[in-house]
Amino acid sequence: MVVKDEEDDRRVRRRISQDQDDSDNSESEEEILRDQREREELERHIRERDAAGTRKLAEPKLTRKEEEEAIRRADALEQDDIGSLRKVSRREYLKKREQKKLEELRDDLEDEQYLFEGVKLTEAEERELRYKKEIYELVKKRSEDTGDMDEYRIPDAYDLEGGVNQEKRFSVASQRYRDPDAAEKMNPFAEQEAWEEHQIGKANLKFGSKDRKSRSDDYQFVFEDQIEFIKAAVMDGVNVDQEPSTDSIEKTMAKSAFEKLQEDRKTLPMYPYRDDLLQAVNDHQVLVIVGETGSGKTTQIPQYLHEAGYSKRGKIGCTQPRRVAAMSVAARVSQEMGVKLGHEVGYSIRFEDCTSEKTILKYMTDGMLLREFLGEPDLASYSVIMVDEAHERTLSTDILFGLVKDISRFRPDLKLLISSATLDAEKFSDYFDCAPIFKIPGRRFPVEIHYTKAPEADYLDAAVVTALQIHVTQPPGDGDILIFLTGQEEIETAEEIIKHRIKGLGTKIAELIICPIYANLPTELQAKIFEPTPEGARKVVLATNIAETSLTIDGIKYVIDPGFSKMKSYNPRTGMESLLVAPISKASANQRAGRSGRTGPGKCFRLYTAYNYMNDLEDNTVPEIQRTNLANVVLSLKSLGIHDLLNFDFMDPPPAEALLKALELLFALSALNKLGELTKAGRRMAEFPLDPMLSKMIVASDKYKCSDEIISIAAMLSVGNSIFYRPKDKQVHADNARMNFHVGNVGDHIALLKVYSSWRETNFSTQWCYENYIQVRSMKRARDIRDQLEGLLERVEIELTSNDNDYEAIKKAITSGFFPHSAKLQKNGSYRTIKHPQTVNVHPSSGLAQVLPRWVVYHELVLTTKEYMRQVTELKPDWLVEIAPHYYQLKDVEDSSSKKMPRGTGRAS
DNA sequence: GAGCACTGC
Repeated sequence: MVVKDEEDDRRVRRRISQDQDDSDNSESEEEILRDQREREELERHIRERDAAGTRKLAEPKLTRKEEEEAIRRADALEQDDIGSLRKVSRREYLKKREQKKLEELRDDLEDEQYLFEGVKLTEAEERELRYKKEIYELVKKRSEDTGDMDEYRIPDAYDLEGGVNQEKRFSVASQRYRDPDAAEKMNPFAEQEAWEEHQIGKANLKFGSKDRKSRSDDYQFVFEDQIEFIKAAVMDGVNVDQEPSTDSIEKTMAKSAFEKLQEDRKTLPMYPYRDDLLQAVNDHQVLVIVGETGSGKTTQIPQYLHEAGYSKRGKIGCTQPRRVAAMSVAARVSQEMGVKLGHEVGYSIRFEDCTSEKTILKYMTDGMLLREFLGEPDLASYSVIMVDEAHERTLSTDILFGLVKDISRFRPDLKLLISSATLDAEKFSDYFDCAPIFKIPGRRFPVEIHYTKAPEADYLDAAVVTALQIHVTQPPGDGDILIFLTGQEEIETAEEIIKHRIKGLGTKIAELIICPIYANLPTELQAKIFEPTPEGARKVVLATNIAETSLTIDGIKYVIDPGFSKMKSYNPRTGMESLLVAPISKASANQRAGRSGRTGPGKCFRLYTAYNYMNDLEDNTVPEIQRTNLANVVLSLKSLGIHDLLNFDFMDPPPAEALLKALELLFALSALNKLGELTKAGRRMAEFPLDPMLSKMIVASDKYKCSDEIISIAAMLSVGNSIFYRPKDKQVHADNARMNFHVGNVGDHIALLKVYSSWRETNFSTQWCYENYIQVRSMKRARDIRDQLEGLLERVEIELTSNDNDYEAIKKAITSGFFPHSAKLQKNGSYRTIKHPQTVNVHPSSGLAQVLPRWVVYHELVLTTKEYMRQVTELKPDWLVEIAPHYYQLKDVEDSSSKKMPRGTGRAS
């Protein structure tokens, strides 16, 4: 057992049962059977859980009285539910669901009635329509009946009872921000009506402002195919005139910077609700906070709680999904509080812990809090945890939900705030045992939404045409354009098309600056988008999803949204991840639209119809936890002492198959024993912030005396696929540079090691990276990760040993982690995976793509045009039996044909 | 001979 700290370890063990002996590579048939029994047991659990789930739903947790009170409140609040408390009962939730169902039916029906209007129907069609009408009437009647049971309707009196400052509330309510979702709830047919209106030609709004018509006429010949849009909705702005007024500037000039900051705090939309919020936190352990961007919730709420004395009992922690957010918010709050960053207010992110003994307000990334759980399973040093941006549903937030919900049961003094930006809050509330919802208004400018009249077949071309339409018809300098595209390739193509088209226009139009932006773009080229637009010119930003949440660009007035993005999905059966272009969700479409209304009123052009938006887009993006490989999640949870994963309280449980696949893998890596308990090796692996296979590779490197090389490889692999830079115009050079590292067909893993060591030899030279078409940013990241891993080696008592010429030892260590990823060459040049047979190919970017060894081990599978193995290294088949005798039998690795395979031939044509 | 959205530990 590795003991890093006796005291610490005992505490961890309170919730973690005694380790069992390592299963130690000796799986017999009996164990396989047991494994199978275990799996059957797990499957039975799922069935039982599902059954239990429905039972649970049928029994409301509230008493009758509480429920009535809740419904009464909810009704009263429908008038105005901002800044007040709302208890959502399960029953109300179900009622809403029914209402929604009813609306769907009505939609459907109206749709058909409209489509068939004036058309002679066949008998069958008529019958169908009649049938649908009957169903609709039935459901409607049922819902009305139950509605009558709720006899309470006390709309006005409640506010007075609540003792809320009416004047304050009214002023905000009168100009409150109406979320698109909210607007939809109020009038679920708004979009549909717009669509219908357009169909009958009532609202035929051509793009372009009327007063500039003559000007746009001049250029009309340029575009053969103009795209017509209809204006269908407006996302209202709110509080836009609440900016600090100019008359106070003189006053504030005289004050110190600190006092000015205090003044600013009071102008935030959040401020009027300070006392209500504190009261609510006092009364309830868990609170769901709904606040739009710009309300100041992230910076203010932790300060309010500190001022109210919660920090006396322990730290106030606030999690963010992104590193920069955690840093910048902490910096802002430390200014507002007039303390030095890192003292009372600090942040904690990977590679950077800017906190001290004194820290009471701690901002951190959600993954960091997850790591803290490992050392402090009850979060004893915290009095408040605020999970911010919960609606983003990152993998880490989803796991945090389960964990904080769990500890809140035996730590009644721990306050929990879940903050989200959407009206999806009811789901959060429902999950946290009907926690009250607290709403705070935001501050945003209105955004006009335009839809196309008809679906666009070629959205890339449509996006370019729209952008040029905007550019020539609107005065330059009134705002920049942002186009959302799916990836690097598409962005490059769009750039070419735009350049080509504006070339034909010469000097007739104002200058158009094209700014591509995606995560893999070298930093120095990224900086271009933040430069202010010169006078008389206009920027058009071509961005991936990165512009949706991760970075904000000032001055954007027009957003063009084709409605697609790339999404990762995971197939638990084959263990294959793929990146597919898929339609975005409504939530994401609204997020994109909102990007145009940050500095002034904006416009959003959606390259799909209102009808598409309504009927074809999902409400929310599928949470990451349901479409990813869970091996790492399972290992973390196991090391937190959570054994019963299938019954773990996930907000949206991942597919059971994915959990089983993860358990299976961890068992194969001997991180778990046959009882599903964490082994010593598993405990060590959990210390590393890496995929379990990489962790296993490191743990195994101890045996092969090459931990120094292995952590370099692990670091390089975990920065991902952004190491080699390959611009479109210099592909040949880039490829040549890359092949230099593959001399001797050493395989991709060793090539990565060579890249890292060469860079280290040049004393981490940036120049060297440019010469070799390598991304400096990725290399620096690899260095950071490597440093962290080196520190962790000590913690799990693995000696740092170097063995840099013994490639066989290094390859064996790699195989120890990646033996489940082995494949054998077929006659036709493709490969077949050994354990779960499946046809795969060497990725053409691999150094071994021309060589094709008979046996390989690969880092990952990706599905693009074919199933490709990325990062491939040659392997000797007997290693598999030597290293993983519990996984491979001799018969698996025996050559079925004794004939020599021709090398380098027969690649798939 | 092919293309890799975005985070995070």
